[in-house]
Amino acid sequence: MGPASRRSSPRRVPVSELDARRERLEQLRAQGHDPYLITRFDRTHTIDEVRSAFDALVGQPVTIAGRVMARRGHGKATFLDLRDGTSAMQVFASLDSLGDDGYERLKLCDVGDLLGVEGEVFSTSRGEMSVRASKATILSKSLRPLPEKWHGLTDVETRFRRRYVDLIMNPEVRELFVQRSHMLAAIREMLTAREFLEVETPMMQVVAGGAAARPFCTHHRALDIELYLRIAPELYLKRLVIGGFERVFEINRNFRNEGMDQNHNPEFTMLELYQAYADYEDIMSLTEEIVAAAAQAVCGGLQVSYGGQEIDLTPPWRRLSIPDALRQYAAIDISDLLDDASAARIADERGIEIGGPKTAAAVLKKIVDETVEPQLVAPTHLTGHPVLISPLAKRSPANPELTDRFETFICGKELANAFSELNDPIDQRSRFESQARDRSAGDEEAHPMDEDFLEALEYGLPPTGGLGIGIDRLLMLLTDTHSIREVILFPLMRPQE
RNA sequence: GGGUCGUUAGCUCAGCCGGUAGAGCAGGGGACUCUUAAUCCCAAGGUCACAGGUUCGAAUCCUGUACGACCCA
Repeated sequence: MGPASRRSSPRRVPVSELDARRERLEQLRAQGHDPYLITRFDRTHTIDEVRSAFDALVGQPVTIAGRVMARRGHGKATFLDLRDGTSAMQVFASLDSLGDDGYERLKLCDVGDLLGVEGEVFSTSRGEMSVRASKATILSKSLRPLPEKWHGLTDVETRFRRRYVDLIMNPEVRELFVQRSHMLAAIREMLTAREFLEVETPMMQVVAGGAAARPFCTHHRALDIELYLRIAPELYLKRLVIGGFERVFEINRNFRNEGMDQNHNPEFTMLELYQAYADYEDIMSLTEEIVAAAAQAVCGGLQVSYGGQEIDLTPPWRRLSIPDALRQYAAIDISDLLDDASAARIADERGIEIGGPKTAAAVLKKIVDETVEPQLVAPTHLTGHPVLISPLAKRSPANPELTDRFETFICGKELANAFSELNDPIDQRSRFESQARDRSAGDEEAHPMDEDFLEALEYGLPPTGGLGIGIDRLLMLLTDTHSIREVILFPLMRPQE
């Protein structure tokens, strides 16, 4: 490989440093110590185990392994900082402790290499917990240098594009994803304890329904059909309730072909659950308990701080109906927003711009979006959504223009969406037809007709309550994180070049 | 979609009113057996995101493009 071809490689590293590391790899190989031939390594302790039992282990031999994060050479002695998945520990290696060959070989160890160390636990004269290496084995070579030890990796773009480096260099990033896992485990445990069954439903769907969003399209060769990546699992989960699974949930990815910002990634994780014989008020309590369980797992309590605001998640949460909210925050009477003509008039009066056609549904959504939602800082269930904007929700017995639905807002962000499920197949058909009209009027997010789902409904869906919670946003709330990309391991990035 | 800002060594950053590229860390050579941002000496490392333009001369000024961040819709 000549200089010209190196220059054209996508990530340019000075020839000297790459070469230096490759050269040391070659030396290891020449000496019969090819790190890439090693298949396993027996540790006696994780580093955290050594640290927490330190006093008892002093003078005892241990074997640990991890990534070399720093190296301080002193001629015939060398200090290394070794970090494994649990913690970090100083390793002291000297000519005396390793012998001539061993110490020579350690000189081939670069910062970033994976190293296995056998030795006695001891404390340095300055009191640093350490292991005096009697044997050190390079378990894998790092051919690329790690970012600088003091400032680390801070460039946001590089952090997301090379998340592995981010995870190596930034322990708090690592901790965030540990918390994510703990949160999901707590939610699963809680739902399983309540007899919910975890299921998986299609990611690739012929009709992308269950939400108002544009889907991603793909094509199946063998069947020669267009398929959509799902925007929601809702309609399949309801089929399962029809099939007799009375409590089901799914935690999985949804895909929405929309813009990206601090609250939206094209793929995101959603919890959806359905409980037969329950209504939206039962689901409201369940929502509070799920969020409380998640908060316990992540924060150890129900008081969280988000962007400097103190939030109390202790149930029960405030309820607010959309008609009341419109009156209170926008001075609008809901009855003026229930037909297209008067809704369009109000939109014009107030200078509210709508992307698509000015349907009553679009205007109402926009006004609630802009004037009501940002006000909802303390946990609030917003109720009383009009049928117009809730094509899958059951009508309120008290007012058939409204639905038994709620959306939960915390810190002005939508966290949950739930309702008593519409199980009247005749009403569902007319709702789909109405949506289809919006669709042909240009609303690309309107719900598509789904004959297969209607047929399923005709077999009889029990009265059922359903819920969706955005998992990424929940984690953001609980960890005071303000970009969804921070809580997704590999957020979508535009490819370089 | 609109606006603002950013892009200089592997990483973190300087670079003034336009005069031809700097530091620290990492890497290379040397010294050093208790350091922990180890220290000391020496040498090396650059398509200044990309493409145009203005100019005797551009990292610097202008235009466009790419990528990213933030704000707005």
